[in-house]
Amino acid sequence: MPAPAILIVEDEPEIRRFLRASLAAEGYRVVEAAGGERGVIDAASHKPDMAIIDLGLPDLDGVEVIRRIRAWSPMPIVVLSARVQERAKIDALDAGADDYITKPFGVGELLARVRVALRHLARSAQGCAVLTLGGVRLDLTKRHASRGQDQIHLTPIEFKLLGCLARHLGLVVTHQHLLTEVWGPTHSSDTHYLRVYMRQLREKLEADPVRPKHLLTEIGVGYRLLADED
Amino acid sequence: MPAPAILIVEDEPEIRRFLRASLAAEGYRVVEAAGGERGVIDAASHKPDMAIIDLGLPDLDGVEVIRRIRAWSPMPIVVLSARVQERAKIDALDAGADDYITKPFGVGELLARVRVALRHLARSAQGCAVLTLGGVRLDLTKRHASRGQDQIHLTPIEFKLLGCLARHLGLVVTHQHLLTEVWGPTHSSDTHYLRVYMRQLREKLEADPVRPKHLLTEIGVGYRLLADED
DNA sequence: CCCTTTTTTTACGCCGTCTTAACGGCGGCG
DNA sequence: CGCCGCCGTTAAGACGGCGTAAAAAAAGGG
Repeated sequence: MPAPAILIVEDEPEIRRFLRASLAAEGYRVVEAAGGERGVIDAASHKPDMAIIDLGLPDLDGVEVIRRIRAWSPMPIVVLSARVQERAKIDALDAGADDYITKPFGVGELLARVRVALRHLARSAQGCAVLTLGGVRLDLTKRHASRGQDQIHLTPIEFKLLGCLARHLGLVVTHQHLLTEVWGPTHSSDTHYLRVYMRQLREKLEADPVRPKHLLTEIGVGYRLLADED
Repeated sequence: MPAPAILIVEDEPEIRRFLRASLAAEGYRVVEAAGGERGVIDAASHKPDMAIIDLGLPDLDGVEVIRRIRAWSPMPIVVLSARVQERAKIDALDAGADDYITKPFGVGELLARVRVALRHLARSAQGCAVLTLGGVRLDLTKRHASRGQDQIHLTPIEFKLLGCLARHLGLVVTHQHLLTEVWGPTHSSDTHYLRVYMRQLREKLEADPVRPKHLLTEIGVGYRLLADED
């Protein structure tokens, strides 16, 4: 799973840029659509992992956009809207939206609700979290790794590390981020833990542990996980 | 499926009655808990389909309630709160809540968000009742196990454990999940129970109990049940 | 009330995992 | 050239989780 792709359907350029910047800063890939018609098309063509949709669109009602996407896709949909009336919220949610945020909103809350949406996605699409590294098949949800028939045993910490890297596939994950995620904030500077475990993971996953092709070092910053291309 | 059961965790009796009435009017079954501790216990004992939790509880922080439930159950959790600060929302959502509604709220919106939560739930239900492990045939609904002609006797707790593992066939089930499901949330750290019963189950089900092929240990995490392939 | 089955409790030894420390290579920089 | 920071590599010891057995307590059934 590469970095999740999020579709933004929003007509006001200013808010669109703001959303794009906020999401991109978190490492998400972003697709933008300025109108409702465009949004439905982009949802179909780009196949994003989820969508953030403004209700107040000029060309096509937001609820209609939701219906058209829901007709063929169960992707998480978060609605943004200036309308605070209860009727609007109910209509949008019953049309198939998964969340409804009223403007003005905080970036932190938006990002938190995006994380919730992606969490739902991850659980409904079990097995979508399998990726291949060289000859190695890796299924994070099933906690299962194998090279052909032989299965590879990974310890709890090894799984946590791989999971953290896989959630930001292709992106650099800092030492501190990995350490706080796995060992807690108290060990956020014990980088030697990482050196030991990265070595072990390479031994188990890489064809040539000395010249890793998937578990890469970013000197002075952190590590990065690269999967095979299709 | 019968009418969905919803757990309400709310300390103020007035709001609690109001929620109960609103939900009951829609045909939902309702379970009430006046405090956080009580809420965690009722979540485990009544096994509701989802929970509505107030953050401002006197005895236990709402976020802590969420964490304890999330430790073993993926049930949808909707948070109600008077706190409008963004920090509170982010903390609750990241702790595992699926939605966050600020007071005062409209009944219509609450019900709409409940429908969203139940919609999510509906998409993650599965379970085949009869499965085979090696030479052993296992029927969870009939509570019946047999190896060829000889039938194998299993005790109530052994069935509960197997059922819990079978519902997540192929996936890891954590110690905590198994313990809260079978013994309740008060014994969520008595992992020695599991060791004893897994041993017994292996003795009864596995061809070679010392080298189990179906009832597998995930060290430091939990256990996993593997059925035969077709 | 007694016997059987089931559950809970306790104890112990083994083995995998984590932690910790030490050493060597590589590259940058003064 | 020598120092220093960062990383990889290895190995050994500490620690905790796990399996195993068996006895004590509780529950169930006649």
